[in-house]
Amino acid sequence: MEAVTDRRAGILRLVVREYVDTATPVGSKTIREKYELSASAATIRSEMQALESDGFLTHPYTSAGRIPSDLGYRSYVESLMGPVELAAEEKATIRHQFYQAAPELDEWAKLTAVLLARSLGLVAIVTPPRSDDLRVRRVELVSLKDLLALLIVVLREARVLKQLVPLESPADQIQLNSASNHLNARLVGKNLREIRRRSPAEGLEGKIERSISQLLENEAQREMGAYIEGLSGVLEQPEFQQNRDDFIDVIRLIDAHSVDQLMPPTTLGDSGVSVVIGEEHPIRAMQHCSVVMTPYSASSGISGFVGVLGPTRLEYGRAVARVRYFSSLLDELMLEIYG
Amino acid sequence: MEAVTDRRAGILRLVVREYVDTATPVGSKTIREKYELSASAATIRSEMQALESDGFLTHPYTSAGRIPSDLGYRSYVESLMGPVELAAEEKATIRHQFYQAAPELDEWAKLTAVLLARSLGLVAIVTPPRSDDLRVRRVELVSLKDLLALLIVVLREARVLKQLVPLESPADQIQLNSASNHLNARLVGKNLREIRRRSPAEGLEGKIERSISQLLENEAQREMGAYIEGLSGVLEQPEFQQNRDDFIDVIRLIDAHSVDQLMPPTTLGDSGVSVVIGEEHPIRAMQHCSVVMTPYSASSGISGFVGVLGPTRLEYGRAVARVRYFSSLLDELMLEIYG
DNA sequence: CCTTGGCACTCTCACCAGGAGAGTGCCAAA
DNA sequence: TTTGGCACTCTCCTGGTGAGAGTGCCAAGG
Repeated sequence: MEAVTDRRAGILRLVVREYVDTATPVGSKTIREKYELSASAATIRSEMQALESDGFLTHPYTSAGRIPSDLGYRSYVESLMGPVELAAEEKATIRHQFYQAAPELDEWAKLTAVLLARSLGLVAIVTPPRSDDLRVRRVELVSLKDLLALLIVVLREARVLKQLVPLESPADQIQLNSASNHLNARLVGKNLREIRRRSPAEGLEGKIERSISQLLENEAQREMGAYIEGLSGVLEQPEFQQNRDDFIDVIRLIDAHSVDQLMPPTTLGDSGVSVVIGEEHPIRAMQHCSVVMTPYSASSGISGFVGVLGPTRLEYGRAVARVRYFSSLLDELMLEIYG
Repeated sequence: MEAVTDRRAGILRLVVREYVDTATPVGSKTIREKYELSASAATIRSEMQALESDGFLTHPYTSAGRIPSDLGYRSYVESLMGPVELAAEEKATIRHQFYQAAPELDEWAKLTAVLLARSLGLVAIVTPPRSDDLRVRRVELVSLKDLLALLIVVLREARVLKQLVPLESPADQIQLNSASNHLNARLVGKNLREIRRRSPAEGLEGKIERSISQLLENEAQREMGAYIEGLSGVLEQPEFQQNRDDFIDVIRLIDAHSVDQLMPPTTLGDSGVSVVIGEEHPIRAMQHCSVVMTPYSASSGISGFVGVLGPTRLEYGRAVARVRYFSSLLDELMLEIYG
């Protein structure tokens, strides 16, 4: 029984690999010849039948080869794909590119998305680190015209927000500097609620303070900004070419930057990343896709995430390895900033 | 002869309108019945033949209806489509949405892209105002850790650049303030070359000054950042569905944010916007597409542009009207900032 | 000389049938 | 339990056919 189960699992593994590779339903003969199995085609067939009745494989029609079901992929990810790790050489190449890039949070997030998308041929989604609790780290004011200033607010997580502020009476840079000094003294370390609770300042500072509140509020309501790359890669997948209708809604979500629809909240798997396969996804439109994602954390309350998205037929091993490595790299870079 | 030419032009106009509307080759009978022409089908046919031999129409095959050629669209845009102007009501709606949005350059550019894409079902590309000559308006430093600062440089055009700066010796916010004061005194109004020409400062300020140079240099080399919206709309066009191969390279360009490939440098047409139709486009991959674009200028040397992109079969009238209105609106908003 | 009705012609597209091919399911024997 | 054999099923490709749409041309009429 043990041996049989092993062989059965081995066949499931091979079917997944072969199907991921070729995008064609895989038959008993193909698999036997390609992987030089000692068992005969008939044996493999009966194993496949068992795998199908257990729900791991499907049939597109009566007599085509087998295709892994979502459950089949799940089983592959959980126990069949084995440990995944990037080659040291590849890690070094990636790391090198980060040190080449401009040292800046958004830049790193963008680079992550670009490299992930390119190396996997999938859509990559990366958010810069973000906190739910928006706290002011510093306020700066830049004079643009007599009656117009640029307000810059740096948040705790080193994100930079900006907004134009029309002034009620003319103010030069000197006056703005004085105002920003006072505001920094009053507001640094505070969040929106704490700022609101204070007795309001008057005049120029009051005006600016109201703008800061507005800016924080806008930012809290805004969709999470994310770098999304690699759409063209997915458009070339045969899944998209054949079942355009199933994927057009996914493209719409990507186009609308609806990050929270694309990447569902999940628990992490053993490998440190979470994998959402097909119908496991809560959003209807996404149930032909799989998502491999993981958060990276800067420090408590400040985090972002790294993820890729593609058809359920994706290279889970390579995807998991890369997503995990990039997130650990970002963790490391964040540690230098926040640690 | 006059009358004949008028009729011929009228027929070209109708063929363009009908084809843009239906995406189906248009025949003599259809056009006659739909637009209640007094001429008979045979007459219209012979006019169409003339239009074809003059290069304004084409045949997909011997006996299908006519399709406008690039030259046909060109002629439509130049002289047949007539004056285009948005309804006052629509202008008001758009304007209202801008006043609702957060007052910020990037925000306006993004909103423009979203609204354009949505109202036309095309890909919209909008760049925030940018200058070729990067001049420092203000430098700010924010202390993140003992040995790490966030450098913020505000450019003349009110764009905000940022970069992390590792410090060689610990510095607190007080020291950073003093450094930024000195740097502002030295660098405000200068561009990269002028900063380089100065005798370099020493210590902390020197370090920051080198970072500023690097930041400006990176920024000068970087692809122009742009807001690109509405890809999903174009994917639903029949052109894309049928000739996937012709458009996959376009999607790749969009995906890579290659703005200067997508939007060729051109001269403005009479209507104040430039229209690039099919093979007029210098980039091979784009020759199945048309582009409607126009720059908006903030003040001398500072400008951005607004554009849309779609299959050659697009509603030139509506596109031109909207692109023009959005650019004038941005002009106006810019005037408040820079004027 | 332009316009028009008529008519043959061309080409696509949708539909259908038939055959090849791939792969299964089942059975009987080892 | 495994294996070879064999009938069966379903897709996909190919070719052929008919309907439909629209043209091109011509000859007659204004």
